[in-house]
Amino acid sequence: MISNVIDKKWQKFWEDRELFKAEDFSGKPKYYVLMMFPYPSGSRLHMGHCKNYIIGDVVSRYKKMQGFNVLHPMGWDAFGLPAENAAIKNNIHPEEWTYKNIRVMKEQLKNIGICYDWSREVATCSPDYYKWTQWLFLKFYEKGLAYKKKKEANWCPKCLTVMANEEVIDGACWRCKTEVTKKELDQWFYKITAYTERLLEDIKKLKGWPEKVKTMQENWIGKSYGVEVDFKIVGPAADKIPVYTTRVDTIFGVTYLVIAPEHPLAQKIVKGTKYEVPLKEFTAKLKKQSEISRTSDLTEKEGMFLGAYAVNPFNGEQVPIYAVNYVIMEYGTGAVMAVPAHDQRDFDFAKKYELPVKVVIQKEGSRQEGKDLAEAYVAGGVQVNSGEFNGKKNTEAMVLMADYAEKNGFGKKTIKYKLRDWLISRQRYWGAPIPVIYCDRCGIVPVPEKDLPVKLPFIADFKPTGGVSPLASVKEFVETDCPKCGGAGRRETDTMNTFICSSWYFLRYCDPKNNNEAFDPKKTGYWMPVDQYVGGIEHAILHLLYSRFFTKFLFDLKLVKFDEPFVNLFTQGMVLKDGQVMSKSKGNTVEAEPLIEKYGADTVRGFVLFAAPPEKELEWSDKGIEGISRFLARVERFIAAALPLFKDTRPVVPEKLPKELKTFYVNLNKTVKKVKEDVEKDFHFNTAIAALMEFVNFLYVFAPPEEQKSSVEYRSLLKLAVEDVVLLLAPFTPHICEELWAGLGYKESVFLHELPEADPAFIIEDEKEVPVQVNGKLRGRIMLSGGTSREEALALARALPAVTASMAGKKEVKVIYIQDKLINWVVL
RNA sequence: GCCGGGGUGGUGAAACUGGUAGACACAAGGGACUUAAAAUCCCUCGGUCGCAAGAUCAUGACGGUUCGAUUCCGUCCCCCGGCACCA
Repeated sequence: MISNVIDKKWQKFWEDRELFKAEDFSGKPKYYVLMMFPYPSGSRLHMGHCKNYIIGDVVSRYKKMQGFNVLHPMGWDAFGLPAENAAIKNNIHPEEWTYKNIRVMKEQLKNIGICYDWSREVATCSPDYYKWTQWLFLKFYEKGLAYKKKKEANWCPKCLTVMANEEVIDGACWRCKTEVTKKELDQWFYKITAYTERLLEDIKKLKGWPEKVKTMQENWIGKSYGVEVDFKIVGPAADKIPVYTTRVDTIFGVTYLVIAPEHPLAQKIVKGTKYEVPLKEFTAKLKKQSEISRTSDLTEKEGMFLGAYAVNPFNGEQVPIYAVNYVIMEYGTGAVMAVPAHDQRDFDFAKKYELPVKVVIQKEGSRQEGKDLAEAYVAGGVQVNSGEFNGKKNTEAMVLMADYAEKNGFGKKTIKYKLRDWLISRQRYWGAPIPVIYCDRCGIVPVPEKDLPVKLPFIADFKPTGGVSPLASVKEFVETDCPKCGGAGRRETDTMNTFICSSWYFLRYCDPKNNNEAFDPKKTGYWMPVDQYVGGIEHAILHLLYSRFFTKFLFDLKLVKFDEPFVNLFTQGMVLKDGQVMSKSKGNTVEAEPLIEKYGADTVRGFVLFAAPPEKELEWSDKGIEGISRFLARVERFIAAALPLFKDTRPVVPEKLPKELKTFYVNLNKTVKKVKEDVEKDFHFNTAIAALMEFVNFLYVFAPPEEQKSSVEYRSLLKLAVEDVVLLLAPFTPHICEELWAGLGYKESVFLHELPEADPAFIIEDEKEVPVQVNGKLRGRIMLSGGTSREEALALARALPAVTASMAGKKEVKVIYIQDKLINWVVL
């Protein structure tokens, strides 16, 4: 029965009945379960993909059986570079390529029996969809949250486009792993930094998110508290160099100042001096270095004296100014006070360039000199060499010194973040055009709403050139009228980062066909927020941060009533093969289809779920798939054999069951409870399935006393047990369970039936096996029934030969008696 | 370096708030059924000693707390993930 015939039969049944269609505004409680939608890459679905969708499918079916109105949609993150690259390679248009892939992937998803509401399918590359992506751009623009700026940006030489900071992983392109370089271009940005504090603060609201993801977002936002202090440059110009520090308590230990070589003040200081040319050379040299080597702490620290000094406002000391490779322009003020005694980087640099090391914080009770230090002392302690702050704890001094700087007008308390604005322009073809027109007279003019969508022209040559979007060469696209003055205008030719498209798709699912607005707030009000989001940890920052940003923006526009999109987040572990993530490019994929063909969809599903808890990474191996296959066959055989007994049964009355059958009933109840707990508490499908296996094993072994064999009580109980097994198993292995359910005489889908409830009155067994220990060592076990008193139990336990033996001649010190759990004698 | 997560049989893994370590499976070995095979069913299956009953050791290492520790505490080793010249 594991053939594809069963699979196809029920897949068609579900589709014909529209069984998994979500109903807007149904009276039932809603449940929105969402998978991160895939990029339709065209590769056959491999086990890595499948695990994700199977998890979501189990949740969705389970919730349906709990009586929820479930929304479980699917769509396609369909814009993006690979479409172009593959299209170029295979000489086929990206659009054709993408839609072809969508068809293939959809078919495969159906083949493993994933139950989506396909009527809500969206593809981000469809004009019906990206019209609203563009509309959202206009909203951002209206609110001043979309702006254009010339900036040196991360450039991937392979993808031939710029990218956001979030897309650079270890100095390389997150998609193709090519080392990222810099390129100065005029770019569009979304002002995510306007939401920094809320994005950080609201992490607290994300109770259902893994700590790990929250920490990653916190780190990415990178809030720090510090003080900005002005150091005056010695000389007639009277320029000030502002520095940012989180350790103002160490400021008396400043022995030099370091500044990014490209800092305008550095340039200014050396102008017309003998240092001008060397600085130019130094800057040029650093420019050639990649971002990785420049910002790696393994890189040797390098710098040059600029021939100038600055005054430490706290003590009036003059310190030399150095341009160094380890200070970057983008963070803080681009200049840093160097305290070699208490900062490892400064310490390394000072050693190399023989600069003084001045201790200002000492560990309590110790007396250290700068020359004694083998490394910087970064911990806390007591202030020394710090003027009026001497003797204070450094934590106290930090506060006092910040106040002191503010009072004297040379500093202010400052909060800094690492998060930067989101660069959204991409110089590629296959994306949503940025809906903007440039006019010589009116400047930047947004495309009026009524003219949306700005359709991506169908062009033959979409090869990237490098720095310019392929759209720039499409005359009919570029040349247009200015919507404001009617004069000649030029369209923006960059397209949007695909992460923009995926930052709101979960809203569109609530109202996918709406032609008048991005979504009806009443519908998003009903469905949102997403109750359970499932996806890979690789989006911990990227997609998840962007989606939160979008949601908060829409909240401010009063278009939605919630300011966090995802209540619960589950990050599933990846499927590895040979220690690496499965991917087509690595050539280490295990395709799902041959396995489905061989074992049937349910076995493949069951195996993936049984192999390990879903959050854990799974090193792929076929070993063990037989186990699930056998188990399902055992279930089928058992039911087939028991079926004749199910005639003329009646509802089970547990109170009236004879002793043996009561044990059976308790066992069933325990199984129901265990399975439901495992699924609901933490998605531990592996132990849920194990519990069902255990129960089925019990069913095979259990034999009632001869006189009960054909009793109506036994037959009714057996039927109840079998039905409960089918119901509990249904979310995991739906096809077989539908077949079995029909075999049991039901005309409707098993998913329209509610899950069994464990009867709390019949969870505890009458008899319990209790371990007996002497000095913590196991000496035997006794069977105790519910009513046994402590005295009786102890007497029984003491009578065990092994217990008597090990206590002989010893003195009893204490006895530990824990009801139903353990008996332990402490003897000397 | 810092912050997470982890280290349990030949393998994937279980073990609730400290209470019988290894559930459930896979693989392996033995047996039954069969002309044979497949399928199915039964038995064994962490190490050592023992014919056995049993004893004893065992959850990365070493200590500690406890009647009792995979679980709590300390020190250390290893693996995975994230962050990192961020001032």
